[in-house]
Amino acid sequence: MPAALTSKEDVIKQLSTVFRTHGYEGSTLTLLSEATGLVKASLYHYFPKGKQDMALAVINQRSETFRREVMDPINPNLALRDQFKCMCDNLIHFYDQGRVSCSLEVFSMGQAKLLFRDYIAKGIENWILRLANMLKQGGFDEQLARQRAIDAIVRVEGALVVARAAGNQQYFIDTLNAIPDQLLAPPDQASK
Amino acid sequence: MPAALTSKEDVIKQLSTVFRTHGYEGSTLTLLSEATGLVKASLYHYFPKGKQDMALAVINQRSETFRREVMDPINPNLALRDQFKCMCDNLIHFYDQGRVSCSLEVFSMGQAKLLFRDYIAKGIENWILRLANMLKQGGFDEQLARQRAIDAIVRVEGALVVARAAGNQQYFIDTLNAIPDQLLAPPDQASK
DNA sequence: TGATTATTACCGAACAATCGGTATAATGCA
DNA sequence: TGCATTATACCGATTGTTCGGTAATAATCA
Repeated sequence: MPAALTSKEDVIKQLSTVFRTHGYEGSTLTLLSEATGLVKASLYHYFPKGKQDMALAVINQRSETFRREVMDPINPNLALRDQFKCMCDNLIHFYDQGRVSCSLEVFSMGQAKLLFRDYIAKGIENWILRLANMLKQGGFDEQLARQRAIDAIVRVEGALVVARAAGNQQYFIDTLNAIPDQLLAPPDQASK
Repeated sequence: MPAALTSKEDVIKQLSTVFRTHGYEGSTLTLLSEATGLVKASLYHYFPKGKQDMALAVINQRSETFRREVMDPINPNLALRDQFKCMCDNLIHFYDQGRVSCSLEVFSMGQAKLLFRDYIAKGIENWILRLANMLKQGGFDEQLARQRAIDAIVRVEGALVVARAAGNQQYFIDTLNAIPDQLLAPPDQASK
């Protein structure tokens, strides 16, 4: 067989950028074709079910990249604060300094929501669980750990939206740099 | 003329729901027509430039509704915490308990971003300024006020995304209920 | 080794359906 | 009547998708 001009992994990465920039419905095959350098028929060779398959491939690749480039490199022997610092640095890179949106955001809208609901929900819940686990390991009780984990992820997703809407990536970077301290703030004594 | 079955304001409200659920590109004229009960020709009678006009009307109506139903009802004589509590309650209603997304999120993606960039950016910055102003009024210094305002808005937008992605509105409601205390937390002494 | 056969990567052209948008005549109220 | 509204029919362009086919490599076998 002829050697592939671009690895499938790279093709998916380019698709990912288009989907995360234009959304599922906004990503036309023309756009996807231009981004990959593959003509429409060629895309159907790699993704027989078309757009739906492409989106699914993106979801899976993002999930794997998230694990490999964001969570796995965290050294569990470091102080917890340094672990969180590492995660946030990795996240800033994972989201291209806030230039491109999160696939979990993009694929939970419109038609895509119907198609990929389960994958997206699992992706979010998994992230929450992993982060909450780090906090529990650090001595936080179960409930507070989960609460803080959700809060941090809410911030990440919100920072992406605000940065994009305001047209200023600094909102994203500043928000992420503040996350480690917020995760580790002493529990509120006077919590009503 | 035949009495309008629905006021223009109501029509825009229905358009708003479609756009915020399906995104700009995902909102086809068929969908918009079904939601309003108006046939395409009628939509073009009210919105001569078509989809673009409809989206702009939605942006303006949301901005006005935000002012009228979220910010204006806040009684400036109340304690600051109660003012924030009021704002968050209003926000929960403004976003239908987290069922529908924020127009600032939706219209900052894909093709819509090119069309409405300025309106969206202004919308976000305006919100930040108004909230920061409330905090300054409450004795926070300029920089911290702005920082906290951004943080709160990041949370609101993030909570909408996470709730939608996880398919659980409770994430939105819980996050919003936690905002007043976070806005008013004592400044971090040991901030490096 | 060299010829043959699969297997695979990729593409041109066309498909029906739907897209956003328009023209025009009919409708119904003032 | 005059005018705002809607119904119907239609437009060209683009949508996602399919099919038939080409060319290059790998595997097989003589």
